[in-house]
This record gives sequence, C-alpha cells and structure tokens, in this order.
Amino acid sequence: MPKLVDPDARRRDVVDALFRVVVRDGLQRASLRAVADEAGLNIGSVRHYFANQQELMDFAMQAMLDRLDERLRGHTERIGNLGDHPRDEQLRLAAGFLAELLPLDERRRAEVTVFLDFNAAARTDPAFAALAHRTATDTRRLARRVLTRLDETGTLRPGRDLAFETERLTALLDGLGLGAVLHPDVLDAQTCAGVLRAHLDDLCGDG
Amino acid sequence: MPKLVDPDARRRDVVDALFRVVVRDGLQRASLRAVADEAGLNIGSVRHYFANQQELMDFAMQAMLDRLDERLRGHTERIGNLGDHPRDEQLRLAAGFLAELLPLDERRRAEVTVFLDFNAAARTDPAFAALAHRTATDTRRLARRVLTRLDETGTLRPGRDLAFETERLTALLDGLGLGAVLHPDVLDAQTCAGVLRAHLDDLCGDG
DNA sequence: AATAAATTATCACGCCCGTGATAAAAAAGA
DNA sequence: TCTTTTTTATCACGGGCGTGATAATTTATT
Repeated sequence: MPKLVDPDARRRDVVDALFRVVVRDGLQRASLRAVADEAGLNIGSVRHYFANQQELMDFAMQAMLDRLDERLRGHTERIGNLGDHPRDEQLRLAAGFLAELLPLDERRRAEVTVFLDFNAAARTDPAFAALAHRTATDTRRLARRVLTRLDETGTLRPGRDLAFETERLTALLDGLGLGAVLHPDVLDAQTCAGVLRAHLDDLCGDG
Repeated sequence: MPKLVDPDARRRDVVDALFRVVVRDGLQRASLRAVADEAGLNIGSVRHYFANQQELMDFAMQAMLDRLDERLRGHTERIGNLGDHPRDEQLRLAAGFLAELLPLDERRRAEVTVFLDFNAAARTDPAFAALAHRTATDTRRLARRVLTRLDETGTLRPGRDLAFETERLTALLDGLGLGAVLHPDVLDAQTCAGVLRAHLDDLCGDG
C-alpha cells in the first residue's frame, strides 16, 4: 500500500500552484489562501507543509533556481567544446543557450514572468534580496561564459572588452525578457530571438 | 489674502508623496493611508482632492508622462538638426537624449523606478494597461527617432535594419534601466551610460 | 457678523490577510 | 483492534485596506 501523500510531491504541487497564481495575478496576490485554492487544497493542508508564508516563498525560489539550473545543464556541455563546430553552428548554439532566459514558449514565459515579479519585489522586500542578487549574477555569468567561449574559439571580433560586452548582452537579455513578458503583442517571440541572434552575429562581425 | 491652499499644488504634493512611497516601499504599499502620511496630510484631505484611489493613480500616471515629456522636449530640438554637428557631437547628443530613460541620477532613478513598478503592475491590473502600452511605445519611438536621425545624417553604418535596431536599442535601454534600478551596486550609473554610448558607437562603426 | 463653501478630521463597515490554536478525519503502526 | 501519527478542516484574533457617511473646523463671501 503506497503512501497516499508524498510530502515532496505535495510541496511541488503547492509551489506549482503558487507559480500559476503569480503568472496570472501577480506575486502580490499570491496569498496563502489564493495558492491553496489554486492547488485545490484547504489552507490548513498548505500550512501543514509550509510553516509560514516565508517558508513557502523560500521553497518556491529554490525550486525556480533548481529548474533553471536543470535546463541550463544540458546546454553547458554542448557549449563547452564550441570549437568543434563550424562558425554558424557556434552562433546557433550560443543563441540557443542564452535563449533559455527569454520567454520564447509558454514554459519559459512563465519562468521569466515569475522571475521578474520576484525580482521586482526584491527591490523593497529584503526577503527576496538573496534571490534577486543570485539571478542577476547568474544571468551575467551566463552571458560572460558564452562570450568567453566565442572569444576563445576566435569567433568573436577581436578587440572586444569582455566585461563591457557582458554588461551589454546582459542588459539586452533582461530588456528582451521584460519587453516580451509585458508586451507580447509588440515584441513577439520570433522578434525576440531574432534580435538576440542578430546581436551575436554583430559581435562576431559578419556585417 | 492669498488662498491658503492651491488645489493643483495640493494634488502635486500628494502625487509627489505617492512617488516617494512607491520608490521607497513599492507600488503595492502605496495605500491611501500611507500616501497621506507621507504627505503629512490626513487621509480625509487626500480623499477631498481625489475621489478614490483610481483617480489618484490616474493623476499620478499622467504626471509621470507629463514630466518625462517636459524633459524630452529640451532634447528634441537639439536632435532635430543633428547634421549641423560633427560626428562625435552627434553621438554625444544621441546618447544624452536616450540617457533620459536611464536612472543616472536620483531624479531619473526615481522616475525609472516608478515606471518599472507601474509597468509591472500593468501586467495583471488593467487599470495600468494604458500607461504601460504608452510608455512602451514611447520608448520605442524615441529609440527609433534617434536611429533615424543618425541614419539620415549618414552617421549610422549602412545596411542596418532600422526596425530591428530599434528593438535592440529599446531592449538595451529597458535592460539597463532594470539592472541599474534593481542592482545599482552591480550596474552603476557610469557603466550604464558607458554601455549605451558603446552601443551607439558600435552602430556607427568606428571599430 | 452671518452665511456659505471649502477643507480637515473621524467613525464604521466589509473585505482579505497571516497566523495561532484546536478539532476532526484519515492513515499507519502496534 | 487500539494507538499513534499524519493530514485535513475550522475558528478567531489583530491588522491593513478602500470607501461611504458625517462631523468639525477653517476659509471665503455677502
């Protein structure tokens, strides 16, 4: 006879419900009651698995980071030996890697949306400060890594200041994500990916 | 005997207080009571000049847009006849123009912060939808205008897709603003302005 | 000075919130 | 079966919110 409830699975369900509420109504309206309703649970059940609201949020933030790491891991190996591929393939891989941070499909859209809301909240709520700092440095590190790889294989145009280009690429990624989430009608997924790719092409100088 | 209270001035005072609360505590905590406290007024007084919360928000949004327009107007004439200036001056003017959208000093920082919070709220609250749409298109139009001017004077590198470059520049501006507001320790004002300038230099091809 | 209008100040209502406390029900272990 | 633990379900409290209603006070007008 299997255990009828798996605590870990329950926690994941609740966090998924939290994410849905955040995407639909905003972090601000993600109250314990709303999350419980979304999960189809009584608020008492939710509170049994999360001592208080902060614990739920902490768990959710960790889940966010874990899932993103998971998806990035697949790309990491492919980009490690970038020199094995032809130039065009290199750019394709690099763009695909960075595009994990862009809301190009429903899953990524939900992720980026949640990240944006949490980061916005972090500006005035210290409870989210650690997450915000980490996501910011993670994006930066990812951008830098890609640029470094392209530079090592000689694909990048020479004479580029990597630190500067990292800031530019990071800002571009953040801006594309923000624009695509807030105004999907103006900045659609295709344009979004195209701008990123064009930027990389530009850095590698075929124009 | 002068009127002791000027209704328009009062409204401006209240809106200024609202902006301070939003910058300090976030839009979410900008309740009528909090704003009244910040303005040093009784909530009854605030409600005498704004029938309800929505009216206050509408007034605040309009004030935001008006003030930004005001500041941009000064730049508009200078950039109109861009061809009169030498190439380096052209880039300086263009960067200065666009930098009005970056949080490079306390005033702009406050402005961008408020804009970000309102736009984030607009994602899930229809009451802010009109503002969000307008700010998005305004930024885009500003970016496009600058690129068009640079193109007309032959400063821009040839063969550029203006629509594409507009998206790229818009995203860069949004991303720089977001990064500088959320993580001023990582992305300081100097770097922020530098990246923008470097991007324009890049577009005009001196590298 | 008397009246009208504008402004400031309170009170109360219903709503949603997080949370402590506790009971009820279900499952697991003996 | 009986007991223990886990899980689910309620209740109540204090707090903040927007807002309707109304009083109190101050300023302007006649």
